[in-house]
Amino acid sequence: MSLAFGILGFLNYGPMSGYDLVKSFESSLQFFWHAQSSHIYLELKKLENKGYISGETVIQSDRPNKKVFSITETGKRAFMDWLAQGAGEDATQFKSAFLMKIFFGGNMPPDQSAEMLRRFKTDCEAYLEKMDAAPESIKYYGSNKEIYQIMYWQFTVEFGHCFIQTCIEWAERCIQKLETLNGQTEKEE
Amino acid sequence: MSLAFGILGFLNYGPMSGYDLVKSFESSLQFFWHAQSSHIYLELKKLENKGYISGETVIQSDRPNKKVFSITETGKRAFMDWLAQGAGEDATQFKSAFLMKIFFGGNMPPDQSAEMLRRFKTDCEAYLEKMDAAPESIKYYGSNKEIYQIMYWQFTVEFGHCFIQTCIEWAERCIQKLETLNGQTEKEE
DNA sequence: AGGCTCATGTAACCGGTTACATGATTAT
DNA sequence: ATAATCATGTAACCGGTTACATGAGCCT
Repeated sequence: MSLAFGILGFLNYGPMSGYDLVKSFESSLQFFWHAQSSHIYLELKKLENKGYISGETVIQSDRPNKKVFSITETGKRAFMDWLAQGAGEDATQFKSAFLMKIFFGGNMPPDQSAEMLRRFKTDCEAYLEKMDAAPESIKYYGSNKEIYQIMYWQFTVEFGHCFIQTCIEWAERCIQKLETLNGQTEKEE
Repeated sequence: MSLAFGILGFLNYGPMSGYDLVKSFESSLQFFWHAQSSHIYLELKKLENKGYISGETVIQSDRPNKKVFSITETGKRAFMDWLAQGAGEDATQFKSAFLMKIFFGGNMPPDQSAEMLRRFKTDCEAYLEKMDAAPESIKYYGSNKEIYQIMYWQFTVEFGHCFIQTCIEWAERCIQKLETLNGQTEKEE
């Protein structure tokens, strides 16, 4: 459902092709809403059928032809309604198969779970670096946008930052606890 | 996919009925893997067909009859394999429709997005309180488990705590920025 | 009689993923 | 030639949600 509104949100800034949308998702929304290109094209068709967007084929000589979509009045209303609904209860809950593995961590040897946490930590650090490259794309998109528009993008970037930072610190604490525990059992043996 | 392993994980502690599993999910895993009872029963049937678990009907006089499931050797191996695979790349990424709304926050009036963030904050606070009630259930489950088993549960509880705390602090900063911005534009008018 | 907990499902749907398929144009 | 970017899709599948349905036994 949300992908549809993500698309509407981008098209609300201006007309775009499916390819443009794929790129837009990759460079920004991707951090908290990863979208497959196939899914985007599928959703575009659905949105067009609903009358939320309208597509127009643009013939290009230097590149393959493309279909540029624009948001309709109906689409705008649907998007605004979605925004006005506010954050549901689902905002606080998040799913994580990783945490489920940690939850059942007692079933594997401590060094195995510690290794998992170490890998998680390095993944987080890599993710942080990847995210720090994002401000560039935000600048690009933001060049001709209102300041307060950019502010919201920064909010989400900041969220990502804090979240990953929290993950790293938590992982460090867990690893340390596991290591001290491991040291103790080694002494006992 | 993960629900199946969640069930296997619980059954690895000991035999349980579908109803028991529903309750187990509700009191612990629910924080990062919410499961519908209908889905659990569906998954139980699939797991039984796969030979990962085996069910036995238990006739009860004081209550309705139930079907108690036990994990099989094949099931244990599948569960252990899953654990051994470690945390995939997906561990770092998480989806949030809420953050998508924030991302498109520039399309609504600042007081509307501020309101959304305020609501998010109070939801987080309510969530924290709800989570602080969880240690009770963990104690119950943990009474006859190894200490290091309980430690992993605490890891996940701690993660939830940190995560929500980070959310609250982030929301506060966002709200403040929006409020000062609102104050400025009011002065300009 | 009415409400609660215990207990187990079915059916329809849908959002999203995976894998696959195609082809134009540009740059090297 | 061939790799890269631009560009757009289809088909099968699946994990999960929503809504609905049922019924036993206990407590008040």
